[in-house]
Amino acid sequence: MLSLNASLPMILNRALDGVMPAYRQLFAQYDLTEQQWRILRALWEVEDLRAAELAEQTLLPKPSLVGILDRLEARGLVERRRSNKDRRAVSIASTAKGRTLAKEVLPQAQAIHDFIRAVLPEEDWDALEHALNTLADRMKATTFAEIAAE
Amino acid sequence: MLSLNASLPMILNRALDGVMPAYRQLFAQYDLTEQQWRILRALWEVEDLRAAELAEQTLLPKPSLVGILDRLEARGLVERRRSNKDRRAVSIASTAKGRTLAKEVLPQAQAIHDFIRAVLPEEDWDALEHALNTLADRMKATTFAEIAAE
DNA sequence: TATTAATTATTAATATGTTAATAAAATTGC
DNA sequence: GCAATTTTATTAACATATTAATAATTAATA
Repeated sequence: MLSLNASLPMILNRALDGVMPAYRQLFAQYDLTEQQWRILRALWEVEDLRAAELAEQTLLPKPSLVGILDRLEARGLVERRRSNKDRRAVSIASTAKGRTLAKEVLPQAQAIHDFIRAVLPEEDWDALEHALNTLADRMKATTFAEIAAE
Repeated sequence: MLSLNASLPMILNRALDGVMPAYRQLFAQYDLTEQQWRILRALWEVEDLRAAELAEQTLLPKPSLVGILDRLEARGLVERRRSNKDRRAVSIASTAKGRTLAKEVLPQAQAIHDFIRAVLPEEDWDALEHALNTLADRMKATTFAEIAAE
């Protein structure tokens, strides 16, 4: 029978547990959480994004986005503007201060990324990326009901 | 330059986002969260585990463990006992009720696992597992300071 | 066009993650 | 054998995740 630590979620979480501390130590130096960084990073070179787009690109749940943006806005790192064409929508943009911060953090995040990439040969990364992406795609189109019905 | 969605954390999180909903739908039918299930699963065929061991096997942070165990204990699914040899330590065991529940959920979790495994060929899984495990191992022995010093 | 349905962001309630601090018990070194 | 250190679990404070519900607005349709 399947053992707990061999399940895919556990394998993925173990990998994240291995990798994230390095990033967190970097972000902590700038009083940023991982999620806050994702948002700054996503707004790095785009004019602005609507909340739904931002949630999708950062993989952050929309309800979480609200509080995270509140805190970033309070620090003057991002700006929320009500859209005029669709007054339900909110567009989020980085401030100059936010871009300055991103500019400082980016190369260090890149350094961590490069370090990680060097741990495995290129072809391993290609295989891993391909496997995980196709997996995510297939699963997105699948529900538990379909699995149970097999 | 590195794009946000190509970073390893994002790739891993996307994969998790693809896979977890299927599991969550199953667990929700039994009023269990993912983390609560991990604990029941870990105690499925062991007599008991100390809190530190349980945290390690489930990948749950020790502070989170406290509340999760509180709720499981309140439902009569697990039991906390103070160790006599070391009165600091607490040993956690599944109750009969907990094992009955695990017995019912396990085959369905296994079905999801099997479904996922079928999405990719065996050799892809071997490669993926190998890559992620060695990566986690290497990173566990690495700190941000060492990376930044390069 | 008035009504209904769908969409967008938000709020609410509860559970968990992250980091630092603490209390109690056990170990260690002197 | 005692003071200092270490270990084990827990608490505290804050940030985020998950799911369901809601308010405001827009789109659809009869």
